[in-house]
Amino acid sequence: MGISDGDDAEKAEAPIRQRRRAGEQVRMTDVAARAGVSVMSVSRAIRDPERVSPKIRARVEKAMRETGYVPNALASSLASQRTRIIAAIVPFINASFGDTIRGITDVLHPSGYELLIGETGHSMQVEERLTDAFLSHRVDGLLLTGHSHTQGVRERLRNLKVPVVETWNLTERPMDQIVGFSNYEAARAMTRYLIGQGRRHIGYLGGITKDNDRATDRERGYIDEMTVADLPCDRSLRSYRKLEFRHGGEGCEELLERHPDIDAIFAASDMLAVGALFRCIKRGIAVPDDIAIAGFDDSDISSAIHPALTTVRVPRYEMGSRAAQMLVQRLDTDEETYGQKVVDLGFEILIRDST
Amino acid sequence: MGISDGDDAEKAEAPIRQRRRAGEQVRMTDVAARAGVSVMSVSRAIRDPERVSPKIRARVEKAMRETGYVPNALASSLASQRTRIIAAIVPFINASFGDTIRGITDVLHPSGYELLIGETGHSMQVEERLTDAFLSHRVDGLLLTGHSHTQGVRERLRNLKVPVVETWNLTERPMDQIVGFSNYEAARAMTRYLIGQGRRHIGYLGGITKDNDRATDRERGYIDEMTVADLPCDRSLRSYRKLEFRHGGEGCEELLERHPDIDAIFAASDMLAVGALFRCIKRGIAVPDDIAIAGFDDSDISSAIHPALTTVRVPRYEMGSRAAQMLVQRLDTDEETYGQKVVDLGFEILIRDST
DNA sequence: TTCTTATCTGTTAGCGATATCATAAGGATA
DNA sequence: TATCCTTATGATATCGCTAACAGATAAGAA
Repeated sequence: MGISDGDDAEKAEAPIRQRRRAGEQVRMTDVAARAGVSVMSVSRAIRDPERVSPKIRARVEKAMRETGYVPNALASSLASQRTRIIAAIVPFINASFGDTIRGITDVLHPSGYELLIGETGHSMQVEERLTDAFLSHRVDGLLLTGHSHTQGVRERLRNLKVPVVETWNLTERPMDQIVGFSNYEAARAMTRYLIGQGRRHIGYLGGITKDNDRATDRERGYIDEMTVADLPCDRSLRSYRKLEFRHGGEGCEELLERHPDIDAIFAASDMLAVGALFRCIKRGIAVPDDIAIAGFDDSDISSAIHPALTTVRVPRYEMGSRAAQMLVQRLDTDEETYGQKVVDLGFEILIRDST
Repeated sequence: MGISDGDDAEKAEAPIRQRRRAGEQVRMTDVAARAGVSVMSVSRAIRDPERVSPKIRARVEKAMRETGYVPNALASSLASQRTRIIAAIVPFINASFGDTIRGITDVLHPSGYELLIGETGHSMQVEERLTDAFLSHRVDGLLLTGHSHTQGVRERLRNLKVPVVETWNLTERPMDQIVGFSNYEAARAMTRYLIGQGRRHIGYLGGITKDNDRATDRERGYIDEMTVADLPCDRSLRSYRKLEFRHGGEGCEELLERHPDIDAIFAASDMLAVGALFRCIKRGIAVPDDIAIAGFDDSDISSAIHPALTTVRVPRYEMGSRAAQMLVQRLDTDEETYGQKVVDLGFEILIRDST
């Protein structure tokens, strides 16, 4: 007793092909039959209830409930040429990008879009793989982190004309649109502040710069500002680490070993800063008296610790929500009228007790 | 010069319907035409290269490269009745669940599956909305956090027969399969340990229990163990907070105010524990001499701080990878042979300096 | 050489929705 | 009552791909 109900008679002639059908999946046709209307009426009743009469609407709703109908988004997308799915690619799924993702979904969900998330682990190669996968799924738009991408990614996105919004940094020549803040200027500003405080031997503790334009720009900011102030900032004053507490401590040790006379550490991430700060405390180094420590990101912990961490507040949530808004606006309005190509959301230096 | 190449003549008769086609999307038909083979050969060359002759494979690959073909996963999924997409629903996108998600993708990607992530913000209502959306996209499997779900979710998943693996907790009657650890037993074990250390006035600092079986079970574990030891654990000894550092400090204050004689705090999250610990230090309360503090999760920071935090190590990554493995195994083997319904990955009490 | 059997390749009919056009049903106007 | 317009509903042809089957080709056995 296979799966052979639900069809009329009159097929005695040649039922040659018999194709498997998923379980007992209820289709729109079934709902239509039950409601005694055409499939188009069901389709309309679902997508745009205003366009069908109340009578039909009621019958369709009843039929849907009775059959437990679950619309098939695949079929819908294939026919309509839009998936109502946006993909976001982030380097890491952590609290920081979690905020950005929240900003994205808070905008996307009310607009009826779903979010597909990809994690690169800071590898452009992985980013390319993810991009391909997402494009294959015909996402309506793409949110990327940063502005450095492989040639392959650039080409494919250009060819397929998928709207793209880059985030978490700025550049004058975005692939399409970009919304973020200047990592470079923020790093310069913080370095300038430390110098203004009278610090002269400032070490830099940053993320690994490979495949990471944010880390690169922050380091550039530090170097340029130090150079302008005619202070040393050679390679020995810089340590690159993965963004975890543990490595903050190790990086701190490394800098102290190479430069015992260091009087400040600018960490381009709060994780590293906090790790370094704890290590200093453990070693009996007074913060900020002996060494000033500044972070970057204003993550949750930076204000909870003692001494509270001086850091850079960045618009984590807003970058997500704004980027999503820009995308939705372009997708939901017919015209290709999009506003600025580059949106600068700014940053803020938060001076607390560690400097 | 529209989109009119690639078709033969002989259609002079009645080209009535002219339907919009996405941009200049290259279809498999186009690749096939260019390679001089049938679409099925292209399809096979892509999905299962072994099944076509090297000659055809080469020609197809060349044609794909030349046309910049990007397979349409929607059409493929619709036709094949499988999407090769797994959805995971987590309460929050943070470092903790980030580890679990990493475990999931590390298994999924090599097997050719993509991951769709949903965030509930600890709301079962949102979980239901997400489930509907994912089901609509016909995901091949679903990974849920915890074992408490709305009736609606249970019904729909049962009806649609989608493989489901719950995680991050245990229950004897999972919806389908479950892999995790016993939050209840872990909390009991930690409470027992604190009591064994001679602590008598143990406060509990936990997550908000609404819609959260993990938080509920941890609290139960604390209460049951305290009760067995005949120690007080009434409502005034318990504080519920969102899992952020800040709230750990506030919860700590609350407990201290109500019970100045408290000699230990069991925080059911490292965030709360660290927040409480910092607050104690700031107020000059010695940890662990005056008050012992224990956490839960073994998050990164717990070993970086001073004093290092006693906590419960939970298999964050493994829960993800194992759950994904179970799903993939069921999906990729024809038979419905799945192993255990309940997989206990255990936990570990890590005794450090804060107790 | 002829007949099997195994291996490749091609043809065709859906998968479950939506876009488009056609038709029917009312309402307003003359 | 007839005519025109607006609005609601229905019929049908895709969307781009894969399953199922058929046909062709090659290789081995008799």
